[in-house]
Amino acid sequence: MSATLKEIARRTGKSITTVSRALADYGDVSPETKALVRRVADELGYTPNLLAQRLQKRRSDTIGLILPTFGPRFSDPFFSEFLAGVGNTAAEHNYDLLVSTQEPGERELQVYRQKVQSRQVDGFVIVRTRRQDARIAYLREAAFPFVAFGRTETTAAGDLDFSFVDVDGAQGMRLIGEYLIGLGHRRIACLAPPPDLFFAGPRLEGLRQAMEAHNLEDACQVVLGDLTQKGGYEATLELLERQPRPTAIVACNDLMALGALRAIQERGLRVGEDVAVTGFDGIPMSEHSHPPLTTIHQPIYQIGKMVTEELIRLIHGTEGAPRQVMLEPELVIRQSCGAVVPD
Amino acid sequence: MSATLKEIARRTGKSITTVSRALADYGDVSPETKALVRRVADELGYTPNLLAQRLQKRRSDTIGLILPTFGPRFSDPFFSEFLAGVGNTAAEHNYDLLVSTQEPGERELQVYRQKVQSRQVDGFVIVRTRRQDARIAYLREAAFPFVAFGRTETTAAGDLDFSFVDVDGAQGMRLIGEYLIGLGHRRIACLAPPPDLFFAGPRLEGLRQAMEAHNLEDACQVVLGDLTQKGGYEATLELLERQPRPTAIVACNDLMALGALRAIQERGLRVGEDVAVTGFDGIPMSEHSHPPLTTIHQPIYQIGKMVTEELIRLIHGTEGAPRQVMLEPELVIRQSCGAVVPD
DNA sequence: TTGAAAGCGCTAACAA
DNA sequence: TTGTTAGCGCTTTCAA
Repeated sequence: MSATLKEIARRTGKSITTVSRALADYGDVSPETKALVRRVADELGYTPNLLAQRLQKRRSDTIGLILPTFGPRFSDPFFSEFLAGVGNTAAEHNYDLLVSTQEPGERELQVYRQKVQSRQVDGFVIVRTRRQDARIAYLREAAFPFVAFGRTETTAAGDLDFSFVDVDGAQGMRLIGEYLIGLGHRRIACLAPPPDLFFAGPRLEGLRQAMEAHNLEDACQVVLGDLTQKGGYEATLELLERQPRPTAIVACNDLMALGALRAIQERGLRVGEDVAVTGFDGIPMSEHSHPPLTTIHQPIYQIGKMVTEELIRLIHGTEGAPRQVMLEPELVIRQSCGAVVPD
Repeated sequence: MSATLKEIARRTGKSITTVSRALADYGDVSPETKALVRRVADELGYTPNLLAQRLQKRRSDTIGLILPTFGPRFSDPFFSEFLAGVGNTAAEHNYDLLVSTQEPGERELQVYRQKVQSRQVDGFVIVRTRRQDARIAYLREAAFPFVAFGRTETTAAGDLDFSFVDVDGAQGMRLIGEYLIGLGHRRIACLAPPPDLFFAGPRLEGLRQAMEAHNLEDACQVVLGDLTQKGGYEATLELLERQPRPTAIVACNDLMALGALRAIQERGLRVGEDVAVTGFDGIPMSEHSHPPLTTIHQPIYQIGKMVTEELIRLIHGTEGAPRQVMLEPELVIRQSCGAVVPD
């Protein structure tokens, strides 16, 4: 389809080598030759064969992103925005983005291993880190470049010796807790994430700390959810049965919070008056739910960007310590805890 | 990192060719040699270098998917599920999925052209087709494999001579229209998509037909939206000002319908009683909004799967006409048009 | 300033 | 049954 160096060489009467160097703008090619080669290349609509270039350079110029799905299907507004951040940044740096989806489990690690060994990608972006994360353990051991969105648990010194970007979940939940307690809430329930996910720890802990600071440590009821609206909906229905009923429901992500809104409204209760609800993430939907959701905003697109830039830095072999970025969470107050909207 | 054929050849005392054929399980290699080669390959943890394989085969074994974004950011639950369908199917067939994001416009076509010419991908999945779609025009002209989710407008014979999967939008909107009219609605407003998108045509037309069939052709008010919740919210606020107010709002996608729900509720009106709302897509969120949304369900994950399977068929050069699949839309009745829920 | 030659790691036609 | 040779399209010594 597209021409090759060989063809250009034939037409210009130059050697393949000279053509290659002319196009790469080497200093040791005469201006006339360069001009000639470029003209012919343009005429033929020459585009280098990336497969060949990559084989030669032994770099794939590709970043891998394996999305952990639950079940074969997968729908998470959170990741589409993250994906855009990663994708756009990769493109800016002339990297491709290889995306695949894979449920956590046995096969997951095989996929990573296969991509590493076959040199399909130069580095990985890891999302949804777990307390003990086999993906990270493997990549560290293989000394393969990666950057995580999120951390892992520290069980030994050096455990956390890798680049990551994370939002301070403990601090975020402290903000939420303080806010609710300040509004007068005492019976606060929490919709918690699957406990193997790393962020479950700090988020629950942050809420606990806020409550403890007000001597409410026993007042917190934790119910597990699966991070989906359905999960949040079902868990909330259950919570609403309890006597006494919690006055506030703190969801560990927005999707579950949206499910909670629906459960509360279906039971004929008013969100923000009978029961307050908070989320975590700040997905676009949180702004447009009814009522709009008080939540902790994470700059997902930006995080995708930061993670990718750091990964490219690592791939380029820049020496130096891993970079660890902890972002300050931002409390966004909307109407789901009552129409108390600050100026 | 991983060993090469050369290394295995050295260790087994065989030639590179023999090793290659042993691993590929050719019939003309002795069982002993095969066993030996495999053992050594396993010991070394051999994984073929895909870059080299691909250069040799002149195939990238990669499918391209370029997501059209509005603005640099991008959040659409619709695409994440589609992505999963494409990604899982590609993986089943040992294809990689190359994803990038690109706003429609000048540069978009460059990106396609570049990926085609540099042989980065073997084929494209096209989403969000437009009435006149430059991407499709280009790929057809270049005779490069692609499959579209959605169609384009026919202006000349043969225009539509490519493989696609689509949901019959006109039929879907007819179902919506008939349903609402059957409920007694007469003043029906429509939140329309940007008119350059192909699906805008059939969907508006379907609604118009339904209304015309009941002599309501002048009663339909169309307001443009940008397919986001925000767009649906703002357009609905405007509609609610009108006198007389529409009694039903038909959104051309779920996201806008969700925005409409919020606008209606903010104005103190009741969804389903004062104003009915319908969506289109059947995203997971539609089931968990308050109230749950009556909508047309599109099997997004399945569509991603079908599109990808057809693309792989095309890439493998199977002769035969393009395959065009038109899926029947399915009306899903929930509570957003009143609590009339069928058994 | 240019070109011949080697090689990235693999597959395949052909000969032995 | 095996190995030699050639080549995918490119980059990069090295020698001229």
